[in-house]
Amino acid sequence: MKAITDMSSRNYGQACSVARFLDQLGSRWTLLIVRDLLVGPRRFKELLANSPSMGPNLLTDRLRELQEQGIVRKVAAPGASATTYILTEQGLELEPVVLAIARWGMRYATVDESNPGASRPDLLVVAFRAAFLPERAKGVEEAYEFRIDDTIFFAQISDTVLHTGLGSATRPAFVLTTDSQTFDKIAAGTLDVIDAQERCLIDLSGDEQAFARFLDLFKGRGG
Amino acid sequence: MKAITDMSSRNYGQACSVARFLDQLGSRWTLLIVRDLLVGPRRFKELLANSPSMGPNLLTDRLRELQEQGIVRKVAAPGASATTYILTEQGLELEPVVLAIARWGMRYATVDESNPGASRPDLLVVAFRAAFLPERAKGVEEAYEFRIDDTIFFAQISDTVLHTGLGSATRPAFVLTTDSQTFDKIAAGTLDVIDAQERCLIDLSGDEQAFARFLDLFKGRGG
DNA sequence: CCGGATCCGTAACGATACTG
DNA sequence: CAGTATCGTTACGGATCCGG
Repeated sequence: MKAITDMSSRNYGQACSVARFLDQLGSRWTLLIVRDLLVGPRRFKELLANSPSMGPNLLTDRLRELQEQGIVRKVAAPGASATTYILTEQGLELEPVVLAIARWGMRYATVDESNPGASRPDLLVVAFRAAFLPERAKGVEEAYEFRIDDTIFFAQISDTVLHTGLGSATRPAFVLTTDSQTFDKIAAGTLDVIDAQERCLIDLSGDEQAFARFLDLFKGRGG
Repeated sequence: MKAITDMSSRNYGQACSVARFLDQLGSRWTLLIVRDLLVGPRRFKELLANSPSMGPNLLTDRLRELQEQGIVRKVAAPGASATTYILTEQGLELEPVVLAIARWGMRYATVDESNPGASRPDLLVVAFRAAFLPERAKGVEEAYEFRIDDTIFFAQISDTVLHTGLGSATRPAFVLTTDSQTFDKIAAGTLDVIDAQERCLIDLSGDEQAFARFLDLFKGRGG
C-alpha cells in the first residue's frame, strides 16, 4: 500500500509555463519515453530495452505519471497479451518540443566517449522529421523506403509536409539499404554518400534523381 | 580541492540527439536558468532570487556546467563589481526549444495548487515570443510598451517578425499599464479585456485600434 | 553586500532480484 | 511479459559560513 496523495513533490512552484512543463516532463527518462513513443506504439519491454539503465521500477513510475497526466495511454488488444503504450493527442503535441530539442542536439551536442551506444535505426523516424527542410520540398510528391540494419521505415513527402513511420513505403521512388554505422557516418559528414555507394556500403535501388532530391531535403553537415 | 575529472556522471549513454541534449540540459533547474537568461543578462543573485529553492551551490554548479558547454558566458564589467551571466550564440539557439516548451505548457500544463507563485512580469518577454502568431502580423509595423507591476518591456513587430525585450519602446502605438494579477487573469481567459478596462484595472494610453491588433497577434484562450 | 563554497539530511535514481 | 520489492548510491534542498 502506498500513499495515494503522492502529488509530485519536487515541483518548481513557479507559475511560468516552462516551469509547469518541467514539473510534468522534466524528470529523468520522461522525455526519452515520449521520444520512443513518437516512433510508434511500444511495449513495456521494448521501452526498457531502449533504455536499459532506467530499470523497470522507474519505467513503471514514469508511465504511471504520464498516464495520469493524459500524455500516454495504455492500450490492450484483447486476444494476445499485447499491452502497448501510445501517446494521446496531448502527447502527440509534444512532437514540436522533441523536434526542437533534436535539432539543437544534432547541431551542438557533441558526440564524445560518454555516449558510445549504437544508434537505433528506429529513431531515424523522428530524426528525419527534425532534419526536414519543408521549404525545399515544394511540389515534391514521392515516398522513400529505408532498410537500416533490420528496421524498415518510410518517408513520404507531399509538398512541404513530411510523413514518416515504421514499415514499408507505398510505391517508393527508391529503396535504400545499409547498416546503421554507415548511415551515421554519412549523417555526421564523416563519410561521403558517393564514396559509400562506390564502396558498396549502401545499396540504392530505384530512381537516382529522387535520391539526389532526398539528400537536398534534409539538413546534414552541409546544410 | 575537488576532483577535476568530474565529467558528468549520470549520462544517458545513447547516441540520439535528444538524449545528448538532455545529457547537457536535462538536469534540474538548467532550462529554467536558460529561460531567465533569454530575457536578458542576469546576475548571480537575480537568478537565485528567481528560483529561491535552488540554493546557491546548485546555481554555481549549473552555471559552471553551462559555461563549460559554451552555452553561458560570464561577463565582467570592469568598473563596478558587475559580473553578469549571458547566453552565448549557442545558448541563444536554445530559444526555439524553450518556446516550444512554453507553448505546450501554456496549453496543457494546468495551473493547480502546486504552482502558486506570483508570475514574474519579466518572463512575459519570453511568453510573448511563444504566443506570437507571425502569419497574423503581415504588414504590421509598430511597437507596444507594457508596464506590469514595476517592470517595463516592449514588443516590436515588423511584418511577421517579433522582437521583445526589457525597457521602453521607441514610439509605441500604445502603453499598457496594469498589475501582474490582472494580466494573468486576462491571459488565462478568466477576465475579459473590455471588462478589465471598464473596471479601471488596466490603463491604456495610445491607439486603441493598435491595441485591438495586438490582441489578435497573440494566442490567448480564444485562439 | 555580492558571489560563491562547505556540510548534511532527504528524496530520487540505478541495479538486481523476485513474482503473478 | 509486465511489472513489484528491496537496497545502495547519487543528486538535490536548505542552511550556514567564507573571501573580496
